[in-house]
Amino acid sequence: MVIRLLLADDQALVRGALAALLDLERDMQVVAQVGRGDEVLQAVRTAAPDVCLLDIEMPGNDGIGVLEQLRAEGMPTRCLMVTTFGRPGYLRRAMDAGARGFVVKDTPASELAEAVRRVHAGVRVVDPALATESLLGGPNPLTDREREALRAALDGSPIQVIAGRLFLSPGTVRNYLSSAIGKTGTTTRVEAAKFAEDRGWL
Amino acid sequence: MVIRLLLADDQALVRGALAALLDLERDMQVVAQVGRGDEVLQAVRTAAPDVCLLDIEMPGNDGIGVLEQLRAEGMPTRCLMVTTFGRPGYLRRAMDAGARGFVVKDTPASELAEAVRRVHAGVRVVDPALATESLLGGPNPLTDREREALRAALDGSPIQVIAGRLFLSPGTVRNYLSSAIGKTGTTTRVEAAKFAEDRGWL
DNA sequence: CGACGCCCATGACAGACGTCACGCGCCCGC
DNA sequence: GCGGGCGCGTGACGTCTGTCATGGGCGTCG
Repeated sequence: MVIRLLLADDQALVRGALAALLDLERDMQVVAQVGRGDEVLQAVRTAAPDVCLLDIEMPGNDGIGVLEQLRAEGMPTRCLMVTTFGRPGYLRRAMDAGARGFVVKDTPASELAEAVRRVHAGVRVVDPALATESLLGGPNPLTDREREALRAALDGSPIQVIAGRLFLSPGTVRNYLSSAIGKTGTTTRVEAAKFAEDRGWL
Repeated sequence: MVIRLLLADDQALVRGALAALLDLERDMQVVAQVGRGDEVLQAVRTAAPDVCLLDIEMPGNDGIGVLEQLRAEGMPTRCLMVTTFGRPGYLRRAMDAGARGFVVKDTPASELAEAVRRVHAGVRVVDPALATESLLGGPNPLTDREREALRAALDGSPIQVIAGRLFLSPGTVRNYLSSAIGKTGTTTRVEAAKFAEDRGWL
């Protein structure tokens, strides 16, 4: 019995290459590929994959959102998250959202198929280096509003613009950002935003 | 006669997947893989590939720097640049540095092998959408110093820190950044830096 | 209930930031 | 030679930011 796979990654070249890699395995078959988060649900419905490989950073809907969507719809698919680099904060959020495994794009290609098999067998798979980093880094200390403010501050917009996007007073935004700057040990809102993003806190 | 390939990409999973994809082609063989820019030269020497696939964003040395290095050493290898997304500014710099082709990671996987064959045959390969975008976007209007300042401003550091990194007076840095903000039509240094980065001006 | 944390806001203040004008030196092209 | 662009710097100006104190409203937990 082959394992039916769905691949979700926004870069077509990477997606296709992963498909080639996994199709080489005798016990696997890629039955669907999508390039946007908001196309996953539909694809899962029609292709009925056993395991989904989800990139976390995708247009349309990020991997975490897709996970929640799939769970809300009661789909039996098991999901293995694939993401670029560390971002330990994503690990917890992905696991909380129902992910069955978590690997980074730095892992050797030869281990991916094995991770897929483990997830398919119901075993939870977590990149060990990432897991320790996650425990070491501690939990996300930011409040919801602070996270929103940081997300809006990532591109370097002036506070007034950020306030407009969040429908808040500029003073309030400054307070949130100031608090976030304090919690991250940085000195400007952009540094704080980058810091938080690196840890997957956003 | 098979085409001997070298792959350079910092993400092991992507690298391995691309290797799997290209090894499927009867007329190709991946003879070397590296994960850092500064390992390419050595690998080219020992493996003598016909064509190199170089990611532009890599630790150690970026793809453009690698190109210059290879040309300075007189290596006969032909290089096909692979990069994430638009960044039209990279196109010109890569071509000037001796690249024989340029594809983005959004192109379908099925076209990659053909691009490699074309490059190997001595034909220049450029993603057409990217080429028009490059012509439309016009040339890079920034001076060298402005580019340095923007690069140092990308992470949101205070001007004083940037000035320290560049061994310049804070006032001078402010002038460069102000000039760059004007040229990019933005309102803060971080916005200007992002804007320039998106266009591959850095 | 009272304490606490989060949300939202205001006001004040020092320092950082972006703009502008101006200066000097250098090199390159006309 | 001489203008003009670039590198580098200074000074001044007004605005934006980050910090802090303070307030009220709300939900939660002991």
